[in-house]
Amino acid sequence: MDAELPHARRDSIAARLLNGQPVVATALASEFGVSEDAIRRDLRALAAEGRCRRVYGGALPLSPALEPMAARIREGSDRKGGLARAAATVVKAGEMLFLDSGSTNLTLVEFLPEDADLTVVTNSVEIAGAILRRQDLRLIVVGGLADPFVGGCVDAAALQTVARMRFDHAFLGACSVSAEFGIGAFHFADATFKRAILDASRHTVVLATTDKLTEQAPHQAAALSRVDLIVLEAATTAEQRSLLERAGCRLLITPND
Amino acid sequence: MDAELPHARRDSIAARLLNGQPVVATALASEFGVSEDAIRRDLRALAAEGRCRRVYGGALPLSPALEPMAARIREGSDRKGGLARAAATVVKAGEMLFLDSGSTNLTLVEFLPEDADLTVVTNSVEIAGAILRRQDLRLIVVGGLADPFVGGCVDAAALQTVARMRFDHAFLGACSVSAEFGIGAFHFADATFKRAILDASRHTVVLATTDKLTEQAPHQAAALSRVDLIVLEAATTAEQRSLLERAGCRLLITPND
DNA sequence: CCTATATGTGCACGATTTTGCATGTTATAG
DNA sequence: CTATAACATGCAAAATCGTGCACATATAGG
Repeated sequence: MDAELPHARRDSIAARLLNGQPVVATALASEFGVSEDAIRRDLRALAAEGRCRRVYGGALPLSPALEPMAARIREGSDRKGGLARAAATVVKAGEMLFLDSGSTNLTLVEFLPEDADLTVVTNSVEIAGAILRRQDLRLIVVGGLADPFVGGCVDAAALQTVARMRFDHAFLGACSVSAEFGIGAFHFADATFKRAILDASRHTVVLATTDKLTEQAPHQAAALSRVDLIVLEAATTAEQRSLLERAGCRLLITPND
Repeated sequence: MDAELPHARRDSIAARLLNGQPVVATALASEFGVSEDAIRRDLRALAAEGRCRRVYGGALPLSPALEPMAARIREGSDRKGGLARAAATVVKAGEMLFLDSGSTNLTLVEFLPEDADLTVVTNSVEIAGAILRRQDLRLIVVGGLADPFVGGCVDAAALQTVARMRFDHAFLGACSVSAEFGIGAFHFADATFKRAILDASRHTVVLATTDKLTEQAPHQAAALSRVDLIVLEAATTAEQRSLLERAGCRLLITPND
């Protein structure tokens, strides 16, 4: 890994951080064969670009990817409620739905119409629990080896299971959303699984909190053209919206309350 | 968890607190390999930021969501906790376990040995959630159509899945336990599923609170001879025990504390 | 060819953060 | 009330940081 180009070294460090790995300044210095000063300058630059969090001794990834699902559940469900309420309006009675893992989709459960004879399929353990608590929903659990970071099953077994299903609406969890990169995921297996969901569903909906639009995720799950509808908060800029629309997406803006 | 970075250590502690887990200063010190002074400084800093409540011996989360559960574990005074604590002793490092649905088995999750390289398979949504919260356990979810009464999957798909597995220990949930009728279940599909579990496991353990011995369930899952070990409370009578023993079961009596 | 500029690097210096230990104090259990 | 464990505080050592500066390299233009 002896890169002559300074820029390559910085990219390499950035890639690790994007993957959720913390980095130690001294270790990087010896690994790349440069002084700690050079590494420190890299880390400072990356932090200035908002690509990591500078801490004493090195740097930490700022994306919540490295914190397991359980820790992410409790935060910020207020704003997500608006998104979920708006997204739930696309659901019709008798449909078969898929809810991908993600805290936003967890919020969606309580806004699904009541007694509408819905069948809900999910690979998320947490979401399955929420659905089970609502006794008017039929629940199908997608099993497999559970990924603690994703909070559900995205392995080959799960992929095979959903490949034999056909959803009316799939609510995809997105770690990042952008016009160029499309729907991003923090983990490779998760991205692959999301593609399988896309293939298995007639309509795909993505709930995107505003922070998802600036987030950077290393793996592309799908291009935006594959997504039928993106639900956005009212706090998004007109530029952000037009970019997504030009990428071929219908938008649903949450009414401010 | 080699946290070279001081700030990463603080984040890790903060994540646990956010999860509702209380933390003990001395335990954290040995876990992270630093002196208690460093931990105390971390906890003081977190408390100053309003991210936890400082108490003698450690710190408590502000949100008391999971606190009652954690308190129960410490005291060990809960009846099911005693059963679970005793049952967990049969588990050895590296094993593959099955946890059947049931509130007693849910309690068992907290008592499984830590960092023992365990793989836990379950068909219960609730238990899967508890396992996922423990980051040292590998979780395999048995999927399928979830039965709202059972709280998990006991359909044909689930049955097929476990038929291709081999467990070192299966912890069977029992709706009733008796010498003549064996292990009883309230639902037909659940009883069928339990038999599949029996076929797939080398050792079968049943945790039976005393009320299960007088309960009557309509479906027989299996005869007692198929069960290797029954864990009982100390409050059982000598007659109850001898009846079960004569049916061919090894008994483990919870020590009273 | 020479020079100007930009970029990256390493080193030196003082400032900051973190740590472990010693001190005395306070809380909890019996 | 007493013993023990946990606590806060001060302090010195170590690690890390930020900044200024000198040097090297590359590119572009005169």
